[in-house]
Formats: sequence, structure tokens, C-alpha cells
Amino acid sequence: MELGRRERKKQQTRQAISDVATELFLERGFDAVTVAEVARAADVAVQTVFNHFPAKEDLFFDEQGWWTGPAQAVREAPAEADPVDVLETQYLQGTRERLKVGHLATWKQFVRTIEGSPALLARRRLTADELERSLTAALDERAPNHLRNRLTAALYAAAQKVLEERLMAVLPDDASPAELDQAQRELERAVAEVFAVLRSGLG
Amino acid sequence: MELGRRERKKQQTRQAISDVATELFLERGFDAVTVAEVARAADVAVQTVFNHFPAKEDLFFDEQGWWTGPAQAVREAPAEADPVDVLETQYLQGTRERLKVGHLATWKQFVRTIEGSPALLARRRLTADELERSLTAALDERAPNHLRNRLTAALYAAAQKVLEERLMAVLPDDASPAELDQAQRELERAVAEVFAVLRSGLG
DNA sequence: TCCAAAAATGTAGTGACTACAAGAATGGAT
DNA sequence: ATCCATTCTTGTAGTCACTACATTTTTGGA
Repeated sequence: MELGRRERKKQQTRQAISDVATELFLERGFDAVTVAEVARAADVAVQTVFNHFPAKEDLFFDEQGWWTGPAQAVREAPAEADPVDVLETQYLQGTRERLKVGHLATWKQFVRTIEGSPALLARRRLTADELERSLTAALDERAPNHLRNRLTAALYAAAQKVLEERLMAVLPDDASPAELDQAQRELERAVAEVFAVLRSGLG
Repeated sequence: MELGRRERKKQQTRQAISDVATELFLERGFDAVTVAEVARAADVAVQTVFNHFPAKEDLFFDEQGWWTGPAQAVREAPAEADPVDVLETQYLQGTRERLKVGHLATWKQFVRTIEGSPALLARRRLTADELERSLTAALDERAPNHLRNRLTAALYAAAQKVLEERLMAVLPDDASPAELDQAQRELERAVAEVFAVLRSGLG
């Protein structure tokens, strides 16, 4: 899958737009920055922005990934594994990733930007919905009880939402290593508690 | 709280706009009808529409109510009652209301219109979020365990979502009395099953 | 060096929504 | 009945995201 210069340049333009957009959004808030400003800052035409990104929100949510994780994890797990276990493991991994020192401040800034914008909040909800649908589909592949699977997916999404909130509430903006360690333990306790509820309900 | 003629006329205008808008939306789909068309059909200026309704979606979601029910039910319940019981009862009542013969067809048409419009779906998600927040607050008033309460509210919202989907899937468009009775039994079974999961998890 | 594909641009328009100023209806006081 | 202040309604102008489409520029290959 070698990319020619043409395709490379295209990706380069796309990346440049995405980068400058993200910077502006984090700095001044999503709603306070217009697409025209992004285009100007990236030195391209407004149309070019829309050639690469179907909507303004896509400029912000560019590094996709988290919404495919759960379904993928379920599909890759051995057939005899309990789905809730699989999902908990997968969630814990993601959480630990986010708590890596370098990523933490950036990540909090991202979330705060989302929470400051109705449009980004709406998009996040939409994505969560898609996650639910794909997770339901994955669960349906391994056991045919649709209502149960749909419920499992919905409860997982709910758990994730609650835990993300908790993560934001518990983490100080500038975490010293000691504080971060403390927060991490608190977090993992909350994860265990929430997933215990799911397991006990669905088990 | 007697209303003068002025206020009465205002409400009348508002109602006229809402009615004609709803009719157009149900007939042709939310996204296919412009606010300008609604204004023209109601014989008012576009500005007048926005004087009464902050956004286009508010023209559709006018009869508010369902998102305040759960929090209110929790607040009105005796202190020793189990929240999950209270919520299940409240949910069942709402479901039975919707299954009343006269309302059923109308209601399905409403939901189909929502499902046909990204904007209305987004608004429904937003409202569900608000329901979660208000339910969490109500639960916090009776017991101080915030994480647990937040989780309860989120799981309730998830349950509601799943059951609403089920309701749409199970109900035929033109239900004969016999079919409707059958569907109702199936529905109540699903409600019991889903809330059993919540109870077992949260108990 | 020339050509065809594709990327980038510019123009014009739609539709929701806001700000604001001006016009019309109304309730109450004289 | 008349006048005034309130407020409901209207019209104008503008912003912003987004689309359609025609045109220009860039690029890879013959």
C-alpha cells in the first residue's frame, strides 16, 4: 500500500488543516472558531476544508478509535469468555492509556473543550450511539439473545459515560506523580465497582 | 393565575404554530420542512416562530413531560422505597399510557419521524441526558452516594432506551385488539426482564 | 511535452438562527 | 373616548455551516 506523491500531499493538507483546527479549538473553544478561520489559518479555501472533512465536528474528532474498541474486543475474545469481563479489561486498558503522564493534560483539555460546546457534546453522544450499535452487533454474533445483548451494550455505554465523568472529577489538572497514583487507584476502584454492578445484573 | 386577553392570544398563536408545524413534520419529515414554510403555513413571520420557540426542534417536541417523570417519581416516593422499584412502576405506567388504543398510531408516527431525522435524534439524546442529570439529583437528595446514584440514573436511561426500541419493534403498525394484547404482554415481560437486571445489579 | 485524473478553488445559494429597529395591538389610566 | 406604555409582531440585514457546481491548478504518467 505505497502512497504516491499525490496521495501523500493530500494527506499532508488534511493533516495540516486538522492540526491548525485542533489548536484553534483548544485555545478558543469550538463554537468560537469558524470554519472560515480554520481555512484561513491553514491557508486553504473553505471548500478544501469540506473536501477533507464532512462536518466541522470532524475537524475535532479526527483521531478516531475509541468507538470501535469494545466491539472489536468482543469479537477477538475466546468464545467462552464472559463479555462483561472482556469489556472491563478493554475499558481498563483504555483508562490506563489515558493516564499516561504525557497524555493526561492534553486529554483533559480535550474533554473540557467538548464539554464547552453543545455541538461537540451532541457529536459525542452520536458516536456513543454508534458504539452501542456496533457492540450489540458483535455480541449478537456470539450469542443470539438480542434483547439481552442490546441491554448489555447499553449498560456498557452507560458505565463508560459514568466512569468518564468520574475520571474528570477525580483528576486534578496538574497531577503530581503521587496524586496521579492516588487518583489512579481511586479510578480503578470505581471501575471495579461499576463493572461489578453490570456483572451482577447480567450474570 | 387568570390570563388576560393578550396572554391568551399569545398562547393561541403559539399553539397554532406548533400545530401546523407538527402536521407538516409528520407528513413530510422534519428535515424536509423549513421554518419559513411553517411560518407561511401558520401565517406569521419567521421571526414570530423564533419568538415562541428557541429552535426548530422545539416545534416538534412541544408537549414536554416524559423527561421530568422519573425524577419527580423518585422525589414523591416514600423514603424507604427502593428507587429501582419506583422507577419500574413509573416506567410501566408510562408504557401503558402509550399503549392506549387512540394514542398508539399517533405515537408510532411520532417516533418514526424522530428516527428519520438526525436533528430530532440528537435532540432526543440531549433530552435523555437532561433526564439523567435530574434523576441523579433527585436520587442524591435521598441518599448521598453520588457514584451509585449517577450509575443508577445512567442505567435507568439505558433501560428506557432499550425498551423503547423494543416497543417499536414489537408493535405492528395497525394492531388489532388481540395483537395489541399479545404485544402488551410481551412488552411487560421485557420490562420485567430489564428491570430485573438493574435490580440485581444495584441491589 | 502533452494529457487525463484528481485536487483545490471560487461563486452562488440554502437554511437555521441572531440582532435590532420599527410597526401594530392591547391594557390601563385619565 | 383618548393617550401612553407595554409587548407582541414584523421586516431587514447579517452570520455561519454546508451544498452544488463550474473552473482552475497540480500532478503522474505516456
